[in-house]
Amino acid sequence: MILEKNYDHKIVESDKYDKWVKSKVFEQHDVAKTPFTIVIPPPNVTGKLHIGHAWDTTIQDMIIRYKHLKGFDTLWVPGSDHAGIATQAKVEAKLREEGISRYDLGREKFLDVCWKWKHDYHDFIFSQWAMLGLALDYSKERFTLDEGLSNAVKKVFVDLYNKGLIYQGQRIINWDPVFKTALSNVEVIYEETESKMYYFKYYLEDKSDYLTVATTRPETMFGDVCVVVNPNDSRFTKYIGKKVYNPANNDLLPIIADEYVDIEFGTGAMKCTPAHDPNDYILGKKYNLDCINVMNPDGSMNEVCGKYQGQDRFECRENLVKQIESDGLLVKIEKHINQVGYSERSHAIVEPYLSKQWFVKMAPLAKQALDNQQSDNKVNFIPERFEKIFTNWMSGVEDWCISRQLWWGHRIPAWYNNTTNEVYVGEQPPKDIENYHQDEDVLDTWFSSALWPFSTLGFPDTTNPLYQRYFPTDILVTGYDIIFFWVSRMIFQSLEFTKQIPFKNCLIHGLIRDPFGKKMSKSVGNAVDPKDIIDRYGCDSLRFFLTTNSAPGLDLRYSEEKISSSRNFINKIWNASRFVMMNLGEDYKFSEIDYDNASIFDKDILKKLNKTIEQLNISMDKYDFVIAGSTLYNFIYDDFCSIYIEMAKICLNSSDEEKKKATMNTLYYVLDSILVMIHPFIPFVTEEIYQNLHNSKEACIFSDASWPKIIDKYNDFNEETSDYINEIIKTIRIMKSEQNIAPNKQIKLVIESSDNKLVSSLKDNVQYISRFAFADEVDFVNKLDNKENGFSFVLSKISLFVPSKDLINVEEEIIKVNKEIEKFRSEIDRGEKMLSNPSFTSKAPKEKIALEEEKLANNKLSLEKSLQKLEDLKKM
RNA sequence: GGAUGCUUAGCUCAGCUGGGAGAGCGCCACCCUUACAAGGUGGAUGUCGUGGGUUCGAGCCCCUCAGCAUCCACCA
Repeated sequence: MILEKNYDHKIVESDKYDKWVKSKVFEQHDVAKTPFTIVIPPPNVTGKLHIGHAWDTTIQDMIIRYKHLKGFDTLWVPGSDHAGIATQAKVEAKLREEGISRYDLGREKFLDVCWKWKHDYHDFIFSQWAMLGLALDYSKERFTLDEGLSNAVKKVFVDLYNKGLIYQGQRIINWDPVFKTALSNVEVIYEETESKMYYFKYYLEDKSDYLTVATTRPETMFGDVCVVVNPNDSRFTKYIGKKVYNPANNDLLPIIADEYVDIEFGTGAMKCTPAHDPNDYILGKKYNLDCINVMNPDGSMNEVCGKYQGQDRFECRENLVKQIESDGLLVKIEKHINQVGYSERSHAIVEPYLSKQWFVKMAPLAKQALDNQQSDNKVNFIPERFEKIFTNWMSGVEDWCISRQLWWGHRIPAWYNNTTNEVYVGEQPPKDIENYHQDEDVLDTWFSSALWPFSTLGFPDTTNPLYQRYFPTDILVTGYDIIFFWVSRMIFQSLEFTKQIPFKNCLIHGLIRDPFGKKMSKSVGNAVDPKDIIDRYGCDSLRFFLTTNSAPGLDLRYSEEKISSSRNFINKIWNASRFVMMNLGEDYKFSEIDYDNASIFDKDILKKLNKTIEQLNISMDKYDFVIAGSTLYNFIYDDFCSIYIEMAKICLNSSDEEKKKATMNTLYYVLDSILVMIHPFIPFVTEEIYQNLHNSKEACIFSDASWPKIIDKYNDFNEETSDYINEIIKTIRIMKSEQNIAPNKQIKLVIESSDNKLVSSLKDNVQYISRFAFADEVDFVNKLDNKENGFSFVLSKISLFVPSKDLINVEEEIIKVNKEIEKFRSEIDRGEKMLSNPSFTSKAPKEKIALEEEKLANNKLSLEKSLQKLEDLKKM
């Protein structure tokens, strides 16, 4: 079949994915093969996939397709994440537009709305996976809130509780006053913020003197329980044990001493608010101080704040400072730059807040994960440096706050006795359920995500065949921004519950940035929608751009030019394929290449194909797609299109049927190999070409093809003739370009050489020279005496001479030749120096020495010839 | 305060275990050569951030400094 003249991605990409899914090619599993598993990082069911998802999933798709073609039984598990806070926030926002709050609906009905939302978005996500061509096994699709995964969550929670690794406690946690829920440490983003430092006078009980105390959060003063100074601070020794008035409410606060206080910082005297600061809380515990909570869950001030009750914390701050100022107790206000914590989701300033929450005790789990990284069973991070990021974080990790005051999520499997308030924790509700009420909270979304690699494969049923065959998974692919949230938690949960690592490799990529290097984000409005790009350039172009334009682990800058050049490359493949098919004809059937009848260029491309396969195997196995991509690019563009296809035209026009057939088979064979090798990068267009090449609309690379193999025989080709021919053609082209001679103007060419073998071989292949150098007359001589009236060139073992009546500018030529001579001399000088250096000859590898010796010999030969050429020119 | 990454052609970036620097885009010249003008042929452009060290040999390894970026931890 002949391809259309123009590559049209819309046509090519329109019908493929449906077919793949309907024929279930991604769902077929051959148990005779070695399994290879990936679980997709489940996207949130909150919105559309962005270009970062496209990058992440394309990498995985490439790996799956590559491994499949290599003969593995690949499984890629799809799924999505309920994304507790994120989804609930969106659903609540939508309800708010209708003037409804979640409390109006009640828990049950609110969850119904969430489920409906989930179904709508799931379809949307599916359509985007389709657009990207992902080889997912939909029969294994999972959702973090589905029954099986919920069972896994319960099982893990209860087990950890029974082992004492989950506990409930009053602690200072990060509170999001907008979503009114606790957050874990990693859900807080610290940003440098300009705020104010307020200095207040705290008068002694007898009003004889005062201390100046500084704070950035005056509103928390209603919760102050003492003032702390360092016992070694001579300025304050006399005050220790005395009492001062709190300027906010006139309460008397004791002055205590603790070495925690930094003498150098602020005034050296610190107010202590155990209910609103984690460090103060520790002090509070140490000295058995009261914890006075001054805020409501929404960030407004509570009843302990007197007239400020009901005011927002920031409104209160302002008003309180005014009051203190009018009381004459304000010393000064200074600008202060500090790191302020914001909620990752609501972007509200997080309030350190004392509350009762559920926690995972991290120390034993972290130790297990860290110890494991010291063993042979460690998770292999790619690039390696990310292992350090992981272990650094893990070794300092604090207990994980896992309860969230939300409705959308896994409800905590804990019940309280209605009368005794005693806690019951179990996978099933207590039998006398009427005497109990369940904990209102749900679990952190990441608690269920942490189980994803094994919960999707059947855990907690470890006899599940899926789990038995496909776990541990082979590789996890994700961005570095999610190492703490997800990667680390999967590792320690997996080690604890399956006694195995969740994935053998962890491939980390960067983030996508806009053309100016800024992070892409919806709020800034610089985000690029993958759908737009796919509409304009096609999925294949996007995929090729995404996978071949950044070094491992580094960020990728979005560049439309590069997407466009990817498309041009695909167009090149399209047209080369079109050429091949046009020349094979309708009735062509591939048969083994008759190597004895193959031309030097057939043999040359087959050898280069071997080399390409070899290099590609190495880079693909290392997941180094940039190198793999450029290896393919160079082979396809330069070796196959620019050289081989051009040269093949000679044999295709040959009257020697055997030769012609050998070339046709080579063209077919190399193109077929190319399609398979580059299929993981650009699955759609390769499928289209493959179907045409194989004359079957049913042909499918994923299920029918296998990765090309290196054929040793092809490596035996070791002739220099093809190189010389290429060099001759190039030399003549340069000459014509420099002399302003039209490229297609026919010339006469004399080839001079005393190497009879080479000459004879060049004579056999003279058609290539005639055609591509546009030399309608080519003579071979052993020695040419008269090189006047023409251009001569030196190519080590041979010289070229082009007679020309319109004489060249002799002076210019002499300058050129002198430059050449200069170059050869310096090269010879370099080579001789190197080779006469005993340190080099004794230490350098043999191959390197041989290479240098060969270079030197060639340079000497060329120098000799150039000198001769100079003599000839001087005679003119 | 701790850590990591980056600095290579006008721009955006590759450069795999050290063996005389590459791509895409852009730029210049010529060309509709029967797959491709989304093309072909040829060309110009780099003291590989600074300073030192190791080595026969450094863009690559070690140290110093500078600039940029990111992460972690933080003092009221």
